[in-house]
Amino acid sequence: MAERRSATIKDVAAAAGVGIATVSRVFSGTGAVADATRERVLAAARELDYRPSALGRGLKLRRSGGIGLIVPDVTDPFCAELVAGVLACARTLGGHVIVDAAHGDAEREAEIVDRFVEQRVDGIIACPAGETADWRAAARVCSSVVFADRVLPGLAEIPTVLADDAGGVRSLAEYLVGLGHRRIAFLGAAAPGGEPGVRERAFRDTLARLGVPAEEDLVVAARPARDAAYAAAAGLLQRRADVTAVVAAEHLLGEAAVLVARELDLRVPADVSIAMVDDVPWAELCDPPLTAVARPGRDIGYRACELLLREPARRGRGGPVRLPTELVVRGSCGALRSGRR
Amino acid sequence: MAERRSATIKDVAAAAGVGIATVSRVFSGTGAVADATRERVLAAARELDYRPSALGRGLKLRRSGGIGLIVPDVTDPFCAELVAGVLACARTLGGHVIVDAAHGDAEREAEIVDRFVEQRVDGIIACPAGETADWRAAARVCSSVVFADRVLPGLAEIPTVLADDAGGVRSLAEYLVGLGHRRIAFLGAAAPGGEPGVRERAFRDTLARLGVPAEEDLVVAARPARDAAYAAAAGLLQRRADVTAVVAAEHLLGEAAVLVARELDLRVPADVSIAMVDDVPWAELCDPPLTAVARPGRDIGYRACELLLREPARRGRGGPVRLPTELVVRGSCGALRSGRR
DNA sequence: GCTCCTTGTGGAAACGTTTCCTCAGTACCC
DNA sequence: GGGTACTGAGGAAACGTTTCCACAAGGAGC
Repeated sequence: MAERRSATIKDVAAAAGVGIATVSRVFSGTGAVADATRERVLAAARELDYRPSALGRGLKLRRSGGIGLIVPDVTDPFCAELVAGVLACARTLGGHVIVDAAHGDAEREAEIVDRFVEQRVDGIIACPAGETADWRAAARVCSSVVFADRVLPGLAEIPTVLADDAGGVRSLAEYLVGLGHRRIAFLGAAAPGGEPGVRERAFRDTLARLGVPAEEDLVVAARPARDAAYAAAAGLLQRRADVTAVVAAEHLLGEAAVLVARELDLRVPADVSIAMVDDVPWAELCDPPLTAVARPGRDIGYRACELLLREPARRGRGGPVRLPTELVVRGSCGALRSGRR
Repeated sequence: MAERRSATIKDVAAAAGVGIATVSRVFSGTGAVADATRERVLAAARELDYRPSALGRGLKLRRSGGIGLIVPDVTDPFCAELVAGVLACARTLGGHVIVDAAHGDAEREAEIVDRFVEQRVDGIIACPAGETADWRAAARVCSSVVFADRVLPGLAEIPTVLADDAGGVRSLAEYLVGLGHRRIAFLGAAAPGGEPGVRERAFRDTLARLGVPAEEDLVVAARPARDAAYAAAAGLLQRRADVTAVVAAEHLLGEAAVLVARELDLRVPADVSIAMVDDVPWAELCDPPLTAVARPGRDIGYRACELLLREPARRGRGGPVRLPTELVVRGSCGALRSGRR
């Protein structure tokens, strides 16, 4: 059979009795083609089961029509939302998405960027792990780059879409102080993830502004891993049995806080109030349901993709795009009754 | 500057004073090149910041070196695990992964498959939503197809990697019966997801085998959506206040069962035991922690990718690959004390 | 009836690789 | 010393598109 290799534009042209230029025009939608001719071409194409090759087109156009997406971990609920947002936007704009996970490893991230550049992606969206990758070169050479959810100190010129983490933590702190809490602990992330220290800084600032004395002892940092988070939470709650509320800077830390509280037989919120950043699905399933700050992962992804593909002009002007967070109050934080504990 | 467009193999050849064939050999690792020449080429390439174009290579080789992955929803924890598995395997094998979500829509899935074929992916991994897409053609024309987590009735010849769902449900049912439960409800999925009805069938079979009378009334099906799941669970638990245990066929249904039980002030497990398929993260955070059947999402993805890229010969022989599940016993199921409720 | 557009079409040159030949040079073996 | 084999290297032909250019046909305007 001639079906061995798939049909090319040449086969279609021959079958339809036209030139390949005409077939190309029919499929790429450019230029004028007489209706009768178009029909003939389409019929021939259908007959031969012709699929235009993105490789051929890509070579000629010097771009693949796809975008590269780098997240720390696709199984993280927030990242997954972000990916979903990118997919949704790419879909409406007709591009495909190559996804890879860097797992916080800047080295690995650099490799992924290299690969994307080789693939001649139209652009890269990344939650950057570090500055190992040559972001500037990537942005210059063959594609543009948009950062999502994280900034890199030295790369302010790269357009960025963020959640308003500071605002989220602020609302959390205000909420807890409003409930009467004074000894509020902060479980923060040690790694240079997020705007470096932005959540911790927002926490300290808010407390200071509200006249709550800061205790260095109540702010602890943990590597973003389950065991480290658990250790940090356990250490904190055992060392300072007098804390009445805990703010977790991300869901792993929130999880750790919940588990540790359970382990220590602390009732939530009677003995200790717990709240966290990132409104992951289990926050609602928890008992009591966990108060959390919802960060718009999907919107961040969508917006980043839009920025990349649709608005190359407006990119990066006026600093990072900052999307609002929302405090979702559930049952894990209670008013402080005096004399407890 | 000549830096306008990125350097090509020709530029490198000229700069190194060799032919393009030699440069190609250096970068593709094929053929013999004298060490001195290789060094010269690499130096020139570094100088020019040359990146081989995957488009050029792809065109020549007629394959892109990437694989396409279609999941129902990247934000679903199980799917996310599966994606992570595929990424991990693709990484070791040096391929990239184009991901898209079909959201259970066979039409949309067919579009995605079309796009993948245009991209000339080396293969497609899909959790198929339906038979709209021309899987056979996709498998034939330019790439191979592997199904993951789901089978399609009419397409037994497509290699498939599944979790042993039947075994999982069986162990769940046996466990509950072993605890003394007799009126066990089954919350199943109505959509044609999964091996059609395989979980429900396993449930019925196991009960029958253990001599527990089946009550038609206790087996309900819900569309895989939060509201439908909740409605089904609520309907069931209100209608039949005498059920002592609920098996949820997937995590959305488990979530619904937990929430409904909480709403109805049923204590878990004192009043009703709950267990589900899919050991999602919140199962452990729930109070009490939920007993669940862990399905190896990551392994399924990894294995599917391996099957696709590494073992084209062994593919599809001997029926679907079936990976074992594991019953994770936590605190949500209790022994039946006679005379309750 | 001539020019001047407009519309539809085809030829051919890229685009950046890989790879099949070909070929020069050198080493080796009788 | 002549043949043989081998190594290293280059030329050139694909691979499947897009698009520039040329060109033919036909209608409008003078």
